Amino acid sequence: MADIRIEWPDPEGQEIVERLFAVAVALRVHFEETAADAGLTVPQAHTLIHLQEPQRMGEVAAHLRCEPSHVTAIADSLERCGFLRREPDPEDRRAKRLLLTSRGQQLRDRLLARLFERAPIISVLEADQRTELLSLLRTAQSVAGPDIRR
Amino acid sequence: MADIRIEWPDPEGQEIVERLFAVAVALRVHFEETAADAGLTVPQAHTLIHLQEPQRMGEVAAHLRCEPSHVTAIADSLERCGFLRREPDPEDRRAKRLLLTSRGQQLRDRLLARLFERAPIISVLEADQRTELLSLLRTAQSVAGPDIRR
DNA sequence: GTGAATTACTTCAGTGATTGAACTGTTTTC
DNA sequence: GAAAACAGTTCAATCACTGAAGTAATTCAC
Repeated sequence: MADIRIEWPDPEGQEIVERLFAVAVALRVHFEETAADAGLTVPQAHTLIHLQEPQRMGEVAAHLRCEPSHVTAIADSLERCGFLRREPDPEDRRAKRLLLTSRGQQLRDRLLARLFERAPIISVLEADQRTELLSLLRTAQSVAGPDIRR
Repeated sequence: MADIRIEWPDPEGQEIVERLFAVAVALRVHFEETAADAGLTVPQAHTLIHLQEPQRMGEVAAHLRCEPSHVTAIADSLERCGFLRREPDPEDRRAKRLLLTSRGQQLRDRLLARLFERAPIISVLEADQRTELLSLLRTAQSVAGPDIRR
């Protein structure tokens, strides 16, 4: 998205959005690579990361912004690999909760460690710049709230 | 990515990365919605936006990080809709360049305008905070350079 | 409390983005 | 001037994802 350039009343806002898009692309690529290194597809990795606590499948579908039937397929594959298992939800016998096995926990930890370790962008900043950036991000996200889904 | 939490020596860095991921997700959703509103798929919209200048198909494939054969399909669809046309590259008769028709230009402009207009996050910030954010983004991206691809 | 409507997940067929291999024509190399 | 590399296309296959129909459990209404 280097070559956007249109006439626009707010060039500063435009550059911020452009640069944030660049951040978004870099992070997405970083996520894809990290997932692929772990032998996972992107939605598999998202699911694994989301399962710090056991979650109902419908909840996972909402988080991933996909159809419940797709979560069935993702859960099937991760269960076949031994990273999670289904358990009936004690509160609603229609529902099933997904929970990580110890292998799944390990993989999740490794995935997150790499995600943070090698995350692009912030490594360049000085300590006070990082603090300032964090403060701005908190402010910016305090209203809409971080869009956490997917 | 709300529920990440692992033990990690750098909680500030972790929160920054978490929040940047949240920004990335929000912008991706924003992009998908904007493309869909224009009747385009995500790769179609990326291609259109990338074609400020005529580009060779191989170059577009590199930009989109996909196989050349996929660019053929995308170009076919956008050409069928009348948004671009192929022209032989004057420098290499094997290659073809994609260039926007005037309808394509119009759609590209509309797309970019909406992308900037409705971009989430920055609307909350005060003027001096925006300036500070831009400065930090410039610094952070000056080394690795903005990862512009895709 | 019993039946109707709703909900959680699954199954399965279909769609659409994407890849990889085989092919045509063009350029480069030596 | 032949061989190798390259740009794009075609086509078959793959994979993520959706939508509809089905099963079982829950909730709602009366």
